[in-house]
Amino acid sequence: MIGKSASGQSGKAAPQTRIQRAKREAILEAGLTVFSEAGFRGATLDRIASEAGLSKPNLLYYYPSKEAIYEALLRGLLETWLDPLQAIDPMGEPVEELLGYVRRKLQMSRDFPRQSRLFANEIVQGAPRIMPVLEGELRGMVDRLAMVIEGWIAEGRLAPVDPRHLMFSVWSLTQHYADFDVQVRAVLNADDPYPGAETHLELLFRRLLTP
Amino acid sequence: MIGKSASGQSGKAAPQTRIQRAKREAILEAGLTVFSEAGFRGATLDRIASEAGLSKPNLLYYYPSKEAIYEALLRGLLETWLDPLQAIDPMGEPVEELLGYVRRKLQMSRDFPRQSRLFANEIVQGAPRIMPVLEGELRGMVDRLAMVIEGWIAEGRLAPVDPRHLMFSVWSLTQHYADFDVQVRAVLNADDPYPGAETHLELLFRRLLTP
DNA sequence: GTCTATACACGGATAGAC
DNA sequence: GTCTATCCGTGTATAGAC
Repeated sequence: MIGKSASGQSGKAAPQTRIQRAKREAILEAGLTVFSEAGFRGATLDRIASEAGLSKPNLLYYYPSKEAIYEALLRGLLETWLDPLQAIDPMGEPVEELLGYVRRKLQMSRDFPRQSRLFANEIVQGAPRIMPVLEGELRGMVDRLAMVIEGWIAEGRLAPVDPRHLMFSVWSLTQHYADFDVQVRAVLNADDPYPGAETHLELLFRRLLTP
Repeated sequence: MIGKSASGQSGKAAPQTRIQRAKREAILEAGLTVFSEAGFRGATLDRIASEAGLSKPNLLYYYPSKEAIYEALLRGLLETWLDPLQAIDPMGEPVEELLGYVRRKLQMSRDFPRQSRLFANEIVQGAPRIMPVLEGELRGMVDRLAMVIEGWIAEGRLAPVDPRHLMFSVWSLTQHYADFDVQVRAVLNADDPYPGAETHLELLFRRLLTP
């Protein structure tokens, strides 16, 4: 299970030299690549090890199991992932605050597509490991934001929308460009879909949200 | 590879009794369930066989390999999947035609969530088997539709939008409710997200598309 | 056509030398 | 800490009896 302890370091608080930290980092980096491409079951320790430049047993010296690497990745993911949501300012101008959120989220798809796909893989397959976080932290954050949005609507500073479905729209539209990347590129027959995407999403949300 | 031959029956044109058809059908049905939940590698013949009420060797009598079942499913998927796109009428009223497409697509997410997730799994992991279809048929259909949409915009019957990114928006918004189902339910803490989704998407696209 | 038994490869994890 | 060798479970696929 995920999200129970704050530090991901197994509690032992071992001294941790720089070189150890570096190798653990390399493993997570490799794991991110492999897990995001193949999903949990599709990934192999062989590939992760070779990608990280380590032998398989050596990799298992740093992380005790495949599961452990995967869970460490999910844990790390959640912080950066939920961050942009926190950055929405209830005191700001509603439409601009939400558009800023959309922009940050789209940028994350461009800059961290592997993280997005890792998350997508986990959810599509039923979120076997990350479900508690969805029902706990995520729902809590969305509930809080929903109240803010409803306040904005009541004040007439935002067009009336269902706040939670609005969130789903932001997530799906932005993450689509990372998760369905190959399809997007195949259809567009172009290299970088993001300039077009940014313009399109700005237009879409401005039209939806402007009172 | 997918989409080369029209019939999925391996060319032998064997007589095919009703009972054989029924078993092949049961296998595909079971395969859809298992592959959509676990992805290609995560699925096992054991689970598919037991789900279909067959022994494993018996299953392999009807389909020669795991790959064969998977490819048969992808092939079958594409027809129903691209169908709603074909149903858009260039002679109809633009906003209503596109809203109809959105509605049909959302209904497919509700009625065939396993198909949606099967497709999502395939694409997220780089579309190793279905890429040719994306670059061929899908791109072709989107290109044709894009011209229709551009015509509508030129006539002032539709607000100016990038036609291809509009398609991405329809796909991501509607399929999100099938693919990220567990997340949607976790956040909403409710059972059936679809009534809310339909209202929301109708509002969203009407606002976006009305000139 | 359908079963039991089994071959065989792959992958996660461990043992133990260095 | 890092390696080589290896164990062993799981999973695809086949052999061969019925």
